[in-house]
Amino acid sequence: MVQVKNIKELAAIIGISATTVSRVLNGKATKYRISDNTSKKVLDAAARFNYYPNIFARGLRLEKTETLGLIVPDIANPFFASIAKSIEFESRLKGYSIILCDSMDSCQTETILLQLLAGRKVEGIILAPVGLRTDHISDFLEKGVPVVIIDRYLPGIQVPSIITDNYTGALQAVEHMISKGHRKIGCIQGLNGISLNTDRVNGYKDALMNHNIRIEENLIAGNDFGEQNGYDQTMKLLSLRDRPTAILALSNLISLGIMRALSENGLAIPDDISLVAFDDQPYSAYLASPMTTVDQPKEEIGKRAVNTLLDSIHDGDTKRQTNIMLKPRLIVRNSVKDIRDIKMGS
Amino acid sequence: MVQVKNIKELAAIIGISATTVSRVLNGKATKYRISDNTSKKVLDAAARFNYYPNIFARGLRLEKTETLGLIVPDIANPFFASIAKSIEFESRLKGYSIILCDSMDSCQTETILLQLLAGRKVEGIILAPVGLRTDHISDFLEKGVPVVIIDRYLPGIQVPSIITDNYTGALQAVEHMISKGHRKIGCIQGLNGISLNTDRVNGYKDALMNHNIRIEENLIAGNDFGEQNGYDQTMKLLSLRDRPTAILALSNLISLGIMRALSENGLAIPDDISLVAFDDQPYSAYLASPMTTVDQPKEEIGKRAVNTLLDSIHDGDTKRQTNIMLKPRLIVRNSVKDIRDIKMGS
DNA sequence: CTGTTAGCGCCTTCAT
DNA sequence: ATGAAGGCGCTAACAG
Repeated sequence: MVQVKNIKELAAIIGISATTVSRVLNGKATKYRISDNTSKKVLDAAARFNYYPNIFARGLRLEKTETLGLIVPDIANPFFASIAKSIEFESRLKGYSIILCDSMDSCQTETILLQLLAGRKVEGIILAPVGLRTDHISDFLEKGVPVVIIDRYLPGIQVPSIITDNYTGALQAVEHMISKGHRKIGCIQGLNGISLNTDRVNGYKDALMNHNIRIEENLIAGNDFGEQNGYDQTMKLLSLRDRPTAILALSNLISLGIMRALSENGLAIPDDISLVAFDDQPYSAYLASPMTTVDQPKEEIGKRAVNTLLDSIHDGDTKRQTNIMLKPRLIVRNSVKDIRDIKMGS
Repeated sequence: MVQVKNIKELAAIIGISATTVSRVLNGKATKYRISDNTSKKVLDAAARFNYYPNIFARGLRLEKTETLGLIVPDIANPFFASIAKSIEFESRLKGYSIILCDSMDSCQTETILLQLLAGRKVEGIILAPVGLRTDHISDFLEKGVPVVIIDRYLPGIQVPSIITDNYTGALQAVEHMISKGHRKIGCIQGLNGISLNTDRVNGYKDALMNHNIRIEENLIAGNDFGEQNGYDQTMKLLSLRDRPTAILALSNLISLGIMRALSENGLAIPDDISLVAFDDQPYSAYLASPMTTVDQPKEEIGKRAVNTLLDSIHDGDTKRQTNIMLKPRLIVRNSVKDIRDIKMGS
């Protein structure tokens, strides 16, 4: 395979200047009124000699890298993996590549990664943030690198975000449980204090309130999106003298922990206890009993994130505040038991 | 936050030449016998003024980009997502970033992606290949960009690969089923003709042969690693007058399809039919019955892939042939029924 | 319609 | 122990 290494070489082969070659290759032939003949010769030669522009020379010159950064807390989490897939696809469509970074649920790593990506001159960053601190993010925004936040909403920070309507998702989930006769519903939550979690808890509470069910604070437990927290809190809920008949899991990892705890206690879903979890997964349908879930529009989140980011990049407006809220979808399967005709009580 | 934009600016601030600054920043202070005093001043100023070298200027000059490409068939598949996580982590440790590409199970996309990454001047590529064709890969190798293949072995191509010992994995899985009394065991396979699949099928066959069980070709079915194939082939196996008592699924997606088909037919695992699947997943333990799986050392695969690639990069030896084969692990749970004391027959 | 020139920020050779 | 100069490959400004 013949391969020419730069524009000069190519130009020499055709016998014209590098400038003209550059112009044709950048689609500026008409603008500079280059003859069709010359144009054609350039295009042919470029194809024949496998010419590809050196991206570094171009990046240096134009300060455009056609690269985006993506930071997620855990790429092995299918939720983020699906979003990453969508982001990669949409970016490629638009001529961008993505540098993938995994912050490993560490705020410190996240900070380093942000710097690293800026150093690599990405044109923008899509960030699924971790933890409670946000000052490193607002600091970073000062640099002028456009950022789009996904999965979360960062109050008080001027930055676009793409989120799911978590409030409505939780509301619908709990409404569903209530409609099946449940009144004592536990809620195992993730990291307290972040919008994602707060919104879901509020949805949970409002659903109860809408049906005049008293909110019991000891039924709202936990402080981490991980599996272990799901396990621990379930154990705690089960030890209550007046057990909940249903549990809302605020993440899919939490639901895994719940299932582990339940199974260790010889309890079956939905016969002994009902469950609805956030984040649908490919396997959700194949569990002991197919799980009712709150599905987030992962593909749409990725697509919107890329397009919003590209918009900020092209506007040069780093601080625009577009918040896009996407609708979740309650997928009803078989993890909530209908207990309407059963006497209440333990 | 003060930020200096290039080496020249920084040099001007200190009042020395850019050359000296560059030397200090590249750790060549001793080599050029630069005074400790000057060295210190440079380091301090660089930190104070947040100097980061422009990666494009450096890439242009050094032809080193500290970037690796990763191409996977489907990043939303937890198997590849886990490997990606490991690759990202290991790369970062070594000072490399990774550009993530999803070939969407398309050989054509894979070819394009290979070109794209070469155009982006990645120093090397980790590729989980798709499909049966390999000529685009051998063509690509001519370019001199180091490549490491994961998940598969490409016979006849001079390229390092990191794979799991699929033969042994399948062998152990089937030995396990046989030890529980199964003799009529179906095997739903993925894409025929690729090493990954062939090795697993051979392991399956040899396990049967070791126990003098006749190999029935109609029990070995399918030609795709996807969920639908798992479903279709299960339907076919179930329609056999002499049904298998157990099935080996050659991918986790296939096992999802199997579960769907089984559930539609009102069949339970392991009571009505037993199942072992390749690729352990976080949820495997929480299924209707916890699934026995053949787990691949995903973290190790990623780590080895990065280090092998880095070795080829530093050697400048594109065509070395290191094939690393890692041991799988059979995780025994509860999806294989013990039928030893039961009369054989349908 | 096409070419010449200069410079993006960096590192290395050569010079001192 | 430090600097000056040149060039990596590209494109935009300027010049015809």
